[in-house]
Amino acid sequence: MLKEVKYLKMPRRRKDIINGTVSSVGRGYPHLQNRSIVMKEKPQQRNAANARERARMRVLSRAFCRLKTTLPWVPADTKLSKLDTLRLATTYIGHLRAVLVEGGVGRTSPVSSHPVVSMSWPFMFNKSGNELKNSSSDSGSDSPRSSIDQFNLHDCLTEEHQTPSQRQLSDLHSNSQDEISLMDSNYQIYQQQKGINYSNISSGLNYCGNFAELQ
DNA sequence: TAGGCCATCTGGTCCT
DNA sequence: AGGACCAGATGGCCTA
Repeated sequence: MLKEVKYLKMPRRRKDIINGTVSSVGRGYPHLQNRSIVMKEKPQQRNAANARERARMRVLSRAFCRLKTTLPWVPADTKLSKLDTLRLATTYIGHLRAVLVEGGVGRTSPVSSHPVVSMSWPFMFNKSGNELKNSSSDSGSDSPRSSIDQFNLHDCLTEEHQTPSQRQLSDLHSNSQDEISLMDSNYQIYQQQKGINYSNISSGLNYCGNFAELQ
């Protein structure tokens, strides 16, 4: 999130309009380098189109941001690229589908349904600290750049990597609770630890109704 | 310093 | 005609 704020404040390339022409130097028009072009559009029209494009891309970025915060287990200030967000959302959907089709953890464990890959669902815990991590608590300097740096649930459920709260979750897991309930419980513990209130799995499933808000 | 990620600008294309 | 959408290109920032 901090990164996104920085980007908003970051100075971007400015338009070089000299005597009604546009310098193409430094922009994406190598075929127009070292010469000026006469604008087909009036500057006012071009500026308006640019503004619309910026607004459109902001909507797209907000949609990515909302998608990221909709994913349970992903703190809102986690640094995820757009590509990572799409990958996580995709694997999360696949995970939910597997849970629905196969009927919960009693018949399909996270281990079997989720091969240990760097960008798989669920993921949550940071490898370095072996504990639940919120990048807002580390001043943003040492937060993982992306989920690539993080464990998935399978990693978390192995004894050697467990914090007390994770062992508690492991107990829940061994009791063959429904997987969604397990993850909800895990997430509630995380919320209690951090004093925050992110959406849980169940509410995450409601994100479809939020697309209208993206505008 | 290289590579990744992002915002921005721009012209082309499609749609209303 | 005007707006939405898209892809290519570029520079800035950040991290390993």
